[in-house]
Amino acid sequence: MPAEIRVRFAPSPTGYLHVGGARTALFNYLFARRSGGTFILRIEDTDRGRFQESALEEIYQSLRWLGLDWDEGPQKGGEVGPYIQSERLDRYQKYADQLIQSEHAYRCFCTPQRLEEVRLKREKEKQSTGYDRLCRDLTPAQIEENLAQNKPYIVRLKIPAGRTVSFNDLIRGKIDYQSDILDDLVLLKTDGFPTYHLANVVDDHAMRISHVLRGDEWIASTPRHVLLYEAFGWTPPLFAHMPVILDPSGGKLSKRKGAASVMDYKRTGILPEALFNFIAFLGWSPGDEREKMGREEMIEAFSLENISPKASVFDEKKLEWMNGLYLHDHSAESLVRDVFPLLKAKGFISSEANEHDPIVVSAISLLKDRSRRLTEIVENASYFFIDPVSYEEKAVIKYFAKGTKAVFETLIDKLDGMIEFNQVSLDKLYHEYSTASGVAIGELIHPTRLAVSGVSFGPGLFELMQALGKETVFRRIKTAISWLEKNSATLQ
RNA sequence: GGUCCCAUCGUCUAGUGGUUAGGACACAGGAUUUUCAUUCCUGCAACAGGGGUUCAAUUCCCCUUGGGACUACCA
Repeated sequence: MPAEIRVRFAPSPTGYLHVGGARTALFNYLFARRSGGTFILRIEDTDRGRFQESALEEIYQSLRWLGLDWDEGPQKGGEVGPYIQSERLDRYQKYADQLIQSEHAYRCFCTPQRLEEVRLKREKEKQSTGYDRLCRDLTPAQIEENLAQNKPYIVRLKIPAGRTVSFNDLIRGKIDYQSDILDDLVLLKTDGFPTYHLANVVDDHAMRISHVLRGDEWIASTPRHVLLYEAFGWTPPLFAHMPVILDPSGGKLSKRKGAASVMDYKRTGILPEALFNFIAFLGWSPGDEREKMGREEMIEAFSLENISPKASVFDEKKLEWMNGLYLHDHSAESLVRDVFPLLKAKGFISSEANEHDPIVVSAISLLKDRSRRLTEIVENASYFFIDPVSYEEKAVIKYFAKGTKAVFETLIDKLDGMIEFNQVSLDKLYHEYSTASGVAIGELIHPTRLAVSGVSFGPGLFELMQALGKETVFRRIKTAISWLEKNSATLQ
């Protein structure tokens, strides 16, 4: 184990941060925190064609939302910066030159057209594809001539022949590649920008990265990286490749099939600590039977050895279950900030209303324990703010009968006589009325709920009535009375 | 096509050379509850197949099958 643990998450700002990337970041974070190491964020924006400013913003936002704060990186600084590769271009150029000098790399003047032809020809001949190394043996004179003509060129690494290149993947064990099937990878592009491979190796070395924890799509590139380290005379870091996260049909997670980005989950009412917990358990487990684990507990328990090499499927049902657990832990007050804007967007709340309106807290507090997402709270919250405009059809059949009107009229009288309109006294009143009249308590409660909320399910009736207040309850029961009058013919 | 990776309930996973293969989600049933939800109980359900090695393999090895990644002047 290297003396100093330094890891990095190195996303490319070409799109939103998806959950796979988030989990890689998370494992880097946990590993760093567990070992007292340093977690670095580095932006790999060497593909200026696919760069998106908004993607960069979203990456920062997603990481922050999940609480994956980096120790060194953009917006934070650090002694081995800058941490954005486009701000480090001169270095890559310099190192490429160094490799040409030491004859570990060479200039390739082949045109994209020729490369394409080579590829097609090799494919047809069922050979392994790859560059045919035409420019590898150019004489100094030929190179001079091409340079003099200002021919565009790229820089390629000379892959040595007949070598077995191996590296030890921390979660898969030893992996071997024969160097003969590796092609001479591009280090520097025509535009002077480095490829991922060069920039990555140069920066990991410059930033003294001890462990590279990245997605397993990089496994096949790793032997080339090892050779690159060798060409520079550097010791490679330790590697660990994370398995992919799949959607339930076994394919890649995508926006089309549902949520894929971290922000999608935020938008659909998932709590950051729930996503954090859930994602960590995709490919990792503490080795015992714990499922719900907070950040600190997870840091305590984390180890690379417990990461499975197997791809896992993202099960949203389980995420929702877990989110429900975290929702339960939260106080209503702590959820107001996130829920209030959603209530406003639904039109339940007028624009001048403020977050501290007690009905908002009441609604959240009564709904959160029966919801799995913040959005579910909001979907069921309408009657806290707006009188029901209709009654749930099935519930009408079940709970509104010919005699209901009379019951409501009596109730109204009794309610009116109440000194304190709260949960306890309401409970008492209903039970006393039930006993006195011989009407089953359910025959009182269910119709009242329907009158007051418009639906047959929800929080306990008396807490709901207290939250709504006497005035609103009265108004709604009266509305129900006239509705019953009007529709008496259809009632059983 | 080539190279590499992977394989325990539908899903996330624990686990061991000898276990009734454990837990969780989901699903089904039941109990509690004024409804819904929660909670509790019960049930359903897995070692991909074939060869080895071994007294004994789900576990170790090989093959097959299936899935995936890479095979760009993208990362």
